[in-house]
Amino acid sequence: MKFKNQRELNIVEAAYEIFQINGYHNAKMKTIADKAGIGKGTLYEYFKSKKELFETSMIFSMEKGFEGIKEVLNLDLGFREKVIEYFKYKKNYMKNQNTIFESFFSNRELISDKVRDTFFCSMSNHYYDIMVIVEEGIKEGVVREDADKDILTSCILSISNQHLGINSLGDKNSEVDFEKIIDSLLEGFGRR
Amino acid sequence: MKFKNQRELNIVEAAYEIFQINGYHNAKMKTIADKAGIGKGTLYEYFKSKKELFETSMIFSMEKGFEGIKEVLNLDLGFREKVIEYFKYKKNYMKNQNTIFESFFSNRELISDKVRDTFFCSMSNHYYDIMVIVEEGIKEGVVREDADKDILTSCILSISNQHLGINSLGDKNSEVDFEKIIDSLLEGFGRR
Amino acid sequence: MKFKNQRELNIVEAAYEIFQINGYHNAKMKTIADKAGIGKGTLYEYFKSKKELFETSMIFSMEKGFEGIKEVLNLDLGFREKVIEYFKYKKNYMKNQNTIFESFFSNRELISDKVRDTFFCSMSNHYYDIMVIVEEGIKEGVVREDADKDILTSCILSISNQHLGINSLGDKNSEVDFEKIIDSLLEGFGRR
Amino acid sequence: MKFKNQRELNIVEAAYEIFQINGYHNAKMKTIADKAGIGKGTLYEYFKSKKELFETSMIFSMEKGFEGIKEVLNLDLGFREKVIEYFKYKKNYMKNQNTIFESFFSNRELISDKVRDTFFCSMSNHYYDIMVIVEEGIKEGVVREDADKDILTSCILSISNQHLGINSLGDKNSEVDFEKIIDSLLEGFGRR
DNA sequence: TATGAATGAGCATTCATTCAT
DNA sequence: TATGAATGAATGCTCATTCAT
Repeated sequence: MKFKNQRELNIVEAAYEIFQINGYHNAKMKTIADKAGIGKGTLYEYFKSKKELFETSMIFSMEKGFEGIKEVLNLDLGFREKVIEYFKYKKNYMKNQNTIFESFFSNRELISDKVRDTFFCSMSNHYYDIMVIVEEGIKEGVVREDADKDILTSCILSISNQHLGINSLGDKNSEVDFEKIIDSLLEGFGRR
Repeated sequence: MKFKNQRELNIVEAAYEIFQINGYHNAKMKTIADKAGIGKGTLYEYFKSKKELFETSMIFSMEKGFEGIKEVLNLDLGFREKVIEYFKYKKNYMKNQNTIFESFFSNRELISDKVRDTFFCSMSNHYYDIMVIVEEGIKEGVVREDADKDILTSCILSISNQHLGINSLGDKNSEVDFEKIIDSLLEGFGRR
Repeated sequence: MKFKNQRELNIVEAAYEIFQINGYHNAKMKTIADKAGIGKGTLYEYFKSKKELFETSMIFSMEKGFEGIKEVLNLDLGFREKVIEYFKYKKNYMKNQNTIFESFFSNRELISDKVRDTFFCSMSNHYYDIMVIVEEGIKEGVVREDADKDILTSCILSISNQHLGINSLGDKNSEVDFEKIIDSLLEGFGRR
Repeated sequence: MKFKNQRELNIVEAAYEIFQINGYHNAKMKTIADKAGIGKGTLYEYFKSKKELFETSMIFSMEKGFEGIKEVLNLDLGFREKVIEYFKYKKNYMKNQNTIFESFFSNRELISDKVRDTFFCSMSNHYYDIMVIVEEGIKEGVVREDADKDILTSCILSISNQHLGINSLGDKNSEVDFEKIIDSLLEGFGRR
């Protein structure tokens, strides 16, 4: 994501923060301007509408989120450890992202094609990132060669998302034993 | 959920539909009244505010959703088949529930304690419903006796929720091979 | 004032009480109906609108007020004592009448000719009632024969009204030495 | 009373006029905005609510009223003439002030502490202003030295207020012989 | 470029009144 | 006659957006 200048970045960061706290409809342009330390009118020099600013801050947030994930995925760790780190990252990152994401998805009319594309693109990359881990797991000899890579990837994604949105209403600080989860997945739940 | 009379039910159904389509903030009381075939003022004879109507329609929707699940869970099926049916139900049910649910969760200020309780209560029951399936699976001899029941339950829930919220943006009509998923979970992904 | 039946009287009394407490615009027909122990619709069997009910309760209240005054004026007392009693009555009566009276007068559009006439008629009678006291005072030899009866009457009225409306904002329980007032009026404030 | 700028003054004057004509509840923000020649939203840039605008226009009106009185009180006149001028001013000023004042006092819930204080402060000053005239009257030798100054002050106030509020319903254009009133007060109504 | 004063469309809510029972 | 469920006109207020400076 490219910004014309520092001020544009400031605005997006401010907007992101405000949208995250308040959701789309309860966030006021005035509040965002104040947070960014500029005048209300100036917002419109950079973004033609609240909607556009929202979209931009969404993309910004997504990219930031996925960047963090990239870092995790680049850690020099074995399959189990990497998946566990990934779970942890998702849990922590998403704790903060919920309001804005949900605001985003519960207001479909706010999503332009551009943002939708960016999102899908990111999500899709994300899916393949996980699959890379899975493949590393196979190479590493931890994951069976004939395991369905798509399904394992999808399971890891699903479980990592269990702290998102609706699923996330429960106690956000409850401990989850990620180790046991990944071990159970590897071992299987069925009788031999 | 009890309704004073048929009209109250009409209102809640209308509200539910409108909220589902538009989310909380874009739903107009006038639209709901029109949908219910009554005057705007009448809404306020039954619900003291938009917020309250929203909450009620949320509870209504949750109960309806969970009722459907109950039916699935009471089917006379083996473990695999029941889980598959459950996945299918969730996928179809949730396709329609997303907007309102997300509207709900992205507007925390709209959630009264009463509704939160109802929701948690339902969610919690739901968790145990799945666990009952898992236990049936154990009795049936399909699930290993020493498998971690909580984790399997949680995996089933997570995967069933993959069509919810943020996860659900992708192509909603894409086919998912639920059979393969449950088999993979049983068999495990790890090398023996 | 004549009432069709006991119920009509109940309604007017209830209305009077509610208007007195809340003023016209903050009084609700529902509240009045409740107070009267009847259904909201029934009010409209007796009065064709809120305005009409208000007017009627105004007339009722005025008549009640002037009746009390009549009683005072019929007491078997000398001039000084009667004026003092009159001051006291006005002070106490008006303490409770303000809201409704002001509501009345600050909403000229609410006053029909009928009510205005009733009021003027009462006020006018009232003026002459005071003048009767003044004349008694003259006969009694307490008031000078050549005193301007109109002016004395008017002074007594003005002073008795000092606890009304705008004048009444001050401490309503403050003691006023009515004796001294009437004596001062008799004696005059000017140097001989 | 200080105004941020000319526009604020315009608004208050417009509001004052509209409230005076219609009273609080029948005055519409749109009407006031139109009168002031501005948009409805602009009112809310200057006053956060109808109530606040009402209060401000009350204070404005009171101050204007009392300013006029000050002028009268500063005239270089003897006791009798000054009291007569004061009576005249009150009669004319109050002819226009009634609706808004009464609207004010018949809606106690509209009165904030700030306004109440302003009012009492003004009223209290006003009382002492009259008393100053009385004292001048004593010095001048027109009022007896041992006259009760409080009572005379209070009488002058009461009589000057006879054109306020409830008292004022009668024919506003009727002539009142203020000279005769003050002379009667000086001379006294009692038999020597 | 940056600003914030001005704007008005838009909406939740109230409540007097009606009318079918 | 008595009722109260139903109604919808009416209005205060919000806030994204504009535009003169």
